[in-house]
Amino acid sequence: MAKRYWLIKSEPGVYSIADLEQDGSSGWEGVRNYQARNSMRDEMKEGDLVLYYHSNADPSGVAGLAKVHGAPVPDPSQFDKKSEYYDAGSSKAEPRWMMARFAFVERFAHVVPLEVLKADKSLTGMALLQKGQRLSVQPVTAEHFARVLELAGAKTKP
DNA sequence: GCCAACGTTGGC
DNA sequence: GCCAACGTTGGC
Repeated sequence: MAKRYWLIKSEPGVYSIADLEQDGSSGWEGVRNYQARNSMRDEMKEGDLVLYYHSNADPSGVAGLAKVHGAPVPDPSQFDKKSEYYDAGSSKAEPRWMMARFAFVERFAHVVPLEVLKADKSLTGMALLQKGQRLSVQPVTAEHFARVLELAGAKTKP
């Protein structure tokens, strides 16, 4: 099976690449989109590399790299009545929301802004760049992934 | 802050 | 199953 690549979005005001660097690893709580959940639950494998995208940022763009850390686990916030992500329709026996966990890999020296990604011809077709797409967890092709690392001057190799 | 685009919900 | 209403995402 070929190695897979991903992109995850986070608002830096909520949880930035610097926060992940400080924490070392983190569970990706609060995703309530089925497509994103399915990617995390069924397709992400330990060690897969993940572009870390800052949304609603100045500038928005790819800020660093993470990797999938261990197997998916139930998102604890779905059982927490005080959480905004509480889901009364989920049970511990059959959790509805599974989350991936991510470990810090690298923080880029400079964010690669969305504008730069859009202007790069070799990134044509990348899901992130499609109009209106909002998916917070999405697959990235090996070619696009390698190109983003190149634009970032990343230390990590794909 | 605005608003286009999207996913989800619920009435029918 | 259709689709209007609503809430959210996220660029600008």
